[in-house]
Amino acid sequence: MEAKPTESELEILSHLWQMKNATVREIHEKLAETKDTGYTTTLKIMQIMHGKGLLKRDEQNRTHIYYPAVDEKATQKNLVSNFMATAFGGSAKNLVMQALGQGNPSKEELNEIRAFLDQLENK
Amino acid sequence: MEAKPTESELEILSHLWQMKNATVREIHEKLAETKDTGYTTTLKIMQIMHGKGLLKRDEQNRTHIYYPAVDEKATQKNLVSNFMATAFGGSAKNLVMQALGQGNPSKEELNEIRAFLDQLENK
DNA sequence: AATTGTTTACGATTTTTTTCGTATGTAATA
DNA sequence: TATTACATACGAAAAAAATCGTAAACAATT
Repeated sequence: MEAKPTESELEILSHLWQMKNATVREIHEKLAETKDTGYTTTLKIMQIMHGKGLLKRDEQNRTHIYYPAVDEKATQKNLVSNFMATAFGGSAKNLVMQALGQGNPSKEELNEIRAFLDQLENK
Repeated sequence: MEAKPTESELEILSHLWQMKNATVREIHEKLAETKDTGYTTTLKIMQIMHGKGLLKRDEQNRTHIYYPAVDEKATQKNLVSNFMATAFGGSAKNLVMQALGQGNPSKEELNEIRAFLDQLENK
């Protein structure tokens, strides 16, 4: 139940959550857009993640296919909770306002957040 | 301008932002509430932070007094931006909702956030 | 004055994370 | 078939972060 991925692992997880599943090469190519490390480095990290139970994989074919093994929301929840505590002294408000101030949320998203606020209040 | 504190450094910074200034011992006692490491470990980290320019200190007296040397908001901004990108695929909305869901924001805070949302929309 | 306690400095070790090189096997191609 | 390309496995090195032990200086206490 303890899902505490490292920075690099998180990057990979986040791509996998989005892509549902992928090969090492596919992930590596995504990573290559922003960083510059070798293919075996990506491979190694994914193997470690598999060992830790962060990823599952299908070994049927020579080229393995990887899947996230931890739930996106649950993992994010842990991360946010930790992040909020250490970087924002536990204040959700401050974290939220910082995030809103720079993520460029659309009108629709702002409305979704409003709805969420209302819902939070009525409970 | 690159303020990228490590996890431990962040914990210390966050206390210092809150306390304005403190001695190593004072910080160490705060940390002791949640973790269990020796005094010299705290000292060492703070010395490193001073070396990196993350902290300032007054060496007038034998017991040094430390201050944050990086701005709270600016640092948080960097952190959030990085965190949002790696853990939430860049979605402010998702991060915000996760944070709200578990942060227990008070009615007043919720209203502040609403005001902030309105303000965001009108610009 | 001697002992005890607190502080900084600093080197060294340990632990964690990231990175890469090389071996080996399999598939594709010339 | 021989060569080239791509995949995994795995050990090991490098880099980064965290931890601690000890020495030296000074303050406080007995």
